[in-house]
Amino acid sequence: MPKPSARTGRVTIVDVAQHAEVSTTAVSKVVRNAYGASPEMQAKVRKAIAELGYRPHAAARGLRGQTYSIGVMLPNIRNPFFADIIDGATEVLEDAGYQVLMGPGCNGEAEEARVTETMIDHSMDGVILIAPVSSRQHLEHVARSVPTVIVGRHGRSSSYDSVADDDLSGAALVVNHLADLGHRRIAHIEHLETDPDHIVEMPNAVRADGYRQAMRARRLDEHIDVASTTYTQEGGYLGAQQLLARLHQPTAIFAGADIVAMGALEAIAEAGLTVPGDIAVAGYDNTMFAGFAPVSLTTVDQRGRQMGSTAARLVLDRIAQPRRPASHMKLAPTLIARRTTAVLPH
Amino acid sequence: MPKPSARTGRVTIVDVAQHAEVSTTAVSKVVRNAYGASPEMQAKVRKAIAELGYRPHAAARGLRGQTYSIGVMLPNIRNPFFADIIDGATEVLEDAGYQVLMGPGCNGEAEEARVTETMIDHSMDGVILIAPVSSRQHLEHVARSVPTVIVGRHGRSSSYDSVADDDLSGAALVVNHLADLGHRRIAHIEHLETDPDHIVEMPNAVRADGYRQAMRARRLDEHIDVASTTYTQEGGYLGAQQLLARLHQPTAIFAGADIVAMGALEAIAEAGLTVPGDIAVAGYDNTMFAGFAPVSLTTVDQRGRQMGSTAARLVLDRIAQPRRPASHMKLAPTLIARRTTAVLPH
DNA sequence: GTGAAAGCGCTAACAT
DNA sequence: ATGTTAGCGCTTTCAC
Repeated sequence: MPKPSARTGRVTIVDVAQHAEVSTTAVSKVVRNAYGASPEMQAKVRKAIAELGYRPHAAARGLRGQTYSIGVMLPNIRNPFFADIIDGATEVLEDAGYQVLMGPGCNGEAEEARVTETMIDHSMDGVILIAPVSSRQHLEHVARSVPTVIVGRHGRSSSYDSVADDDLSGAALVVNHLADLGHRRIAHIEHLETDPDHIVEMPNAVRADGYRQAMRARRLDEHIDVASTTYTQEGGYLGAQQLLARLHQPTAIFAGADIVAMGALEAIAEAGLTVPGDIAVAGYDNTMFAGFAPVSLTTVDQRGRQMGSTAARLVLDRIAQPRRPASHMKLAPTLIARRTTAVLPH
Repeated sequence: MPKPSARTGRVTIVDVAQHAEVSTTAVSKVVRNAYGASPEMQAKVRKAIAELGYRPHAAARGLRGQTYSIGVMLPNIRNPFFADIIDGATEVLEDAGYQVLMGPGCNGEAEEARVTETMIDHSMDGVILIAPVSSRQHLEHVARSVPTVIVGRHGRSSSYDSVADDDLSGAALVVNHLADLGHRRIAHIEHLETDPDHIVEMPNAVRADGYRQAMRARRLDEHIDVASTTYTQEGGYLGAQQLLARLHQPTAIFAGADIVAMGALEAIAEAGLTVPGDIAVAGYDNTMFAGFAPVSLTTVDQRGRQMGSTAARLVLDRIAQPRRPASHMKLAPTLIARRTTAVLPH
């Protein structure tokens, strides 16, 4: 007959200890698989835990030791690419016995700061920050309080680990694909970046750079043509409008993200042009909707799942060895060719 | 010169108290805006807090009082409709001084249980569960431990509040829209449901029911035609294949969710039919991609933002008054007519 | 290998 | 209005 502590109704370590007729220390050790508990002890305690339905209270744990939970921050719930990262990370973390909690989508440094602080306040054992826009300074501040992994950003720091897509190669994949199809006037829609840190570190900036490099490598220097807007549907719409108004209209548009490509397709349709007959379009991210039949968008796959699982392993690693040197992973993307860049049967 | 407590490096309430030369109780009261602190006291304490950069430790708070944080569980990060709910909820909660943490997307009762337990273990002051599939029993168990609001499910319970879309009307909006366009053979793709609780409570079941009722109301009883699959892209694909193989092919398909409609469009394209010329298609949820130019899917908008903000207000309400009677809100959906059901210029 | 006791940061109950 | 104290549930010394 379970007799949980009166106040909250929650079964505590004390209840388990009494039920199993051992000390609370013993219970704590068994729960944590710590050294110093004989097999009989383990059996007794586990039996009591099962009978009472005991669960460790994460908040209480956080006051002394670990909470066995990891916080994941993501910039935008709407981008399904991030969901892949989450899936990959969650799988590894839960298998390792960690709980996962996510911050609500946030855009802007202020919101990111709030979310990271929330995670620290909840005594998370580690945090995974996906595509953060905060300053390096803030990221390093976070990394000083808690093991931190940054996903999808190129800056390297000795205080945190990172996992990023090789956006430079990814952009080249697109340019080469389009050039191989015979396109020469290949334009790009980029997310305008002014912050000097971001120009070096953010994926969008690296993609734009990769576009330029690849164009030059294909001797298409003179056809380099970039519209600077934002990585949003509207940004794609406006960017494509700009490009279509050029004296020499491009025959292909490389949008820096799938969502940008969706806006571009809208502008192209409004202009009465067909895809890929009049103009080819490619995106980046291989988001879910890129594969939908009416969309069928050529894009670049970043292996989000793998990015997530890698990030999870890195954060667990660093929890185990807080002072090991930082490691920075770069994952190779692949091209997914679909109808928006197909050679049309004429 | 701040002198944070040695061990963790974190500024604690004790540091603030010493710096301001008051008791820790005083600091606690000021932080919580509790009764019993003179204006001068408040000023002194706030000054010290600002100077030291103090932040309350949520985990420690959880051991005694409130953590000022709310957990939000959502079934699937990929469905952008849920993002609207989150936005609505987060805005209200953060304005009220609450932190928001979300569980990672989960499908299935086991994962939902894990997420809800995690939230309880972290001493969340309340939880918002979006479209849970767990048994009533589990939901009531959760509601017994923590103030709970269920979003997007029709069952009413005295132990938790709820906010739901009026799926019955939503389905009728679609059927009437299609019937008004002249369609008679309007078929439906539903998510097969066998659990008796779910048949009454889940939105998909209510939509299927609404479809049948609306068809009867329009005297189209004999044209009622349902394919039972799942609410996934693949389910839509298979469902549409079934429907297209009928002796009397439908002229319109009402898919129970936008993602289902995407699968249906794929099957229709493969069959060499055009939309809306040969067959009209409508979805439900007004997800982001429904509005994309190449998709342009007619659908039903559930006012996700409003659902979220309502849920947030309900949970705050219940935290303030734990024993007030449960309230159950139902929000009216609206039809968004787009190209997939348009009357074609012939 | 085992347990007693201190204490993490905070709040509630109880003085004053 | 203010301060003192006990204790939330757990982990971590440090005895034995």
